[in-house]
Amino acid sequence: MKANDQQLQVPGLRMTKQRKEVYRALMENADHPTASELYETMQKSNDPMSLATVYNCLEALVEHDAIKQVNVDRNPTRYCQNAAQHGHFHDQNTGTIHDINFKPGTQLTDILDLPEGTEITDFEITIKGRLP
Amino acid sequence: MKANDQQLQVPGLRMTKQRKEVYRALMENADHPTASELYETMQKSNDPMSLATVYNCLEALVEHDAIKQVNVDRNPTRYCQNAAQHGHFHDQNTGTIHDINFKPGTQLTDILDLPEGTEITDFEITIKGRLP
DNA sequence: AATAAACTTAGAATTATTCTAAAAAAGGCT
DNA sequence: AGCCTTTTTTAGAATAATTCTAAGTTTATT
Repeated sequence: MKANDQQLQVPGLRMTKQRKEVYRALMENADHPTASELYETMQKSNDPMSLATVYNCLEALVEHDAIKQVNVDRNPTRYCQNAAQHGHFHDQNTGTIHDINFKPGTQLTDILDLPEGTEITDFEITIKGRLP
Repeated sequence: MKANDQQLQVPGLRMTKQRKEVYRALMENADHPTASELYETMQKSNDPMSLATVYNCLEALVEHDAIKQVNVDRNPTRYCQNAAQHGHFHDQNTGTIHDINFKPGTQLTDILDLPEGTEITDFEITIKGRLP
């Protein structure tokens, strides 16, 4: 294992060469790339891989909670290096997507009227708007 | 205008026969149907319409804030008769989608850390989980 | 009624994603 | 190391929701 591969580990997931490459590429690209954009990045690297593999790797990483998917409307799925709980802001001026964090100590159930005891396994919050 | 068409009006939108039909069908179907499901419903009615028209009508209705779109992952877009601000709960036991209301007096910015003065034009909240 | 604008339509086109089946790689075992 | 099993990668085909196109129809306007 290479020295700087230590941060590229994901518990419970075998880190193949391709998965590491995809993971690293996403970690180096904060602007929520699509699978195709990551595929383009891979093509420019030393060992290009197929688009199917990019999809497979991303799926495995999402499945193991190492990264997140971002779906805005019907646009191609984007991928997010931030595995922590957060939402997304789609800036309609620039078309870019930013992470939005929760205010400290707050949670979804503070504002949403869910039945007592509901088990939340996942959520997605996307806000469209314009920054001041 | 037929007597019971009064509630099928949408400000600023010309209500053609097809748009009314689609709107009515959605109002009578609370479980967030897809465009294809609505198309199936239309086929069984007196005056069937094309799938393209179902899409066109839904788009016009969404555009005029009469209905809402619901996107869960990459699944086919579903449509929601509830035009008010709300979120969606995707029950992983049943596969069904329910509306979730905000707790009275609360709003997104209570929990999300958005820059002061951000203008929110739209949002989508989807929660996956299991009911107790 | 004539003209222009908006809407509907069938079918083709698009495209992100998934599937398939075969080859390659990785891990375990002796 | 060599053999066997499982997992992963791959190229290309297949899928399917949605959008587009261009022609026909309806509605509004003059």
